Amino acid sequence: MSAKRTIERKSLPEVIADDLRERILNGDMTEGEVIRQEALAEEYGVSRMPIREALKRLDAEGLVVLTNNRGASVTKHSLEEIGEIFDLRSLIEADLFRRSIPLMTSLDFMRCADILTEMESSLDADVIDRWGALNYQFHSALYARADRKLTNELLHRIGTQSDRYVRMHLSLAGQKDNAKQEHRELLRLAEARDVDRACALLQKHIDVTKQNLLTLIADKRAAESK
Amino acid sequence: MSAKRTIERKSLPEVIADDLRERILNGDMTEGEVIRQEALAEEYGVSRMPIREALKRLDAEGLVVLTNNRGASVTKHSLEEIGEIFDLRSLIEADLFRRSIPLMTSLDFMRCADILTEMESSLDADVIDRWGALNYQFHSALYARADRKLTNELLHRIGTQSDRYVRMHLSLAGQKDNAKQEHRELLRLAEARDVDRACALLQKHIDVTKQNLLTLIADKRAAESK
DNA sequence: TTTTTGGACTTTGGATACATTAGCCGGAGG
DNA sequence: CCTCCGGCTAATGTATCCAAAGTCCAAAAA
Repeated sequence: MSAKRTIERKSLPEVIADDLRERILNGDMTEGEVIRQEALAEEYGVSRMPIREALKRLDAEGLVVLTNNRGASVTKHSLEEIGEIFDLRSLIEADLFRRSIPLMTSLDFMRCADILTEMESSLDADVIDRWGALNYQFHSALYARADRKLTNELLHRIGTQSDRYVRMHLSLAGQKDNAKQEHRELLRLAEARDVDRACALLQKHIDVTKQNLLTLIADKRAAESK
Repeated sequence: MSAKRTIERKSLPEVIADDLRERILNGDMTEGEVIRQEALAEEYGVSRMPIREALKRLDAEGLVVLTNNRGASVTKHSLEEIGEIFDLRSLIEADLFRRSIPLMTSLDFMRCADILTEMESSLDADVIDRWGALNYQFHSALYARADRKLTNELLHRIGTQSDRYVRMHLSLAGQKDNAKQEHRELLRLAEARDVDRACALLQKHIDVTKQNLLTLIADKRAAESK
């Protein structure tokens, strides 16, 4: 056995939490929707206990909120809170980027470029799921050299939150080409070791996304409440 | 009933988690110590299930780590990770402070001053627990006007982590007088609306704490491994 | 004497059954 | 007719029990 062959090392609650997370991120479960443990238990063909554990996990991640004797519901963020999520991303990502840039090697830059290339092709093909994963990979690659385990975990959690809203409107956004150019420019600035400009652009990049999304979500919510 | 009188509104796992958290923060449970569910269950006089839930909570908070079929143990951070925790605090607190200062009112400043006064007296009396709580209150009061719910929650979680290490060495630190003066100065700069200097001082304040603690913890660990 | 394997014991994970609590609906009283 | 109290119901929270996984030790073989 050359490779590790880690066969199904995940526990039941973990698997269920992963599946539920995907369902929430994809929008299969809408904001504010109440979750009935029993229903889910039957759906997955397990008892309520793994479900509870899975929900607890998602609660810790902030994807569902878990009230005392009233069960769980999918979290619904206010517009202010959504804005906050993106501001946090901006703050943390810029910090990571700043620490990472001076330590990046030409190998890192190549890796980033490869991801970008693949992103662009998957963008043309309109494969959004793939694009999202690659986008995450690209940003991770940019911050890899900062070598900050805890900060990256934190960012991952916040990123999961923001993904919910990014995915909701990714198809509509129409800022794809814009993002493409910005990503290339980001990489170029990093390669030039222009830390300040690179971070500024990164923050602008996130802020623009935030503004676009906030408008879209505000419209959507206004329409929903008739 | 004029006041709220929320009697025992907490669920069992919540109470247990709170108690365990305190025990970990106080150092009653040492780093890396394995936790046996059954033992705790008997200790609290409940079944293992609420314990499991409590542990899961603490796992989400990062105070214990929960391996698949091997149970829980108190998390032990590397020196690098401890440094990271303080850097994160610095980053986030400065951001909150920056947003908060322009919005603070004279009432806020008075409230902060009151807390400081109480802190100083409890410091003289060497009541560390009280001092810790007040210290948290003071910082919270400084950031209150930023009105950032999610960010504050995040900071609270990170603060819980850093508290573990701050408490470990609070009695030894000997930088109490230093902290006292810095806190006053922090408040003065905020009142003068000198955002940049205030944030710079705040970051320096946190960074100094970090450096002191890292040295102390490094020494302690070196001594422990004989 | 050392290493490896098998089995017993310990500990956690999951299911079922029971207690508890909140939310709701109906009836009685003002 | 409205309000408030009380019981009913459905959902969560807790306990006990059983199964599975992991660890440790001892015995046997090299």
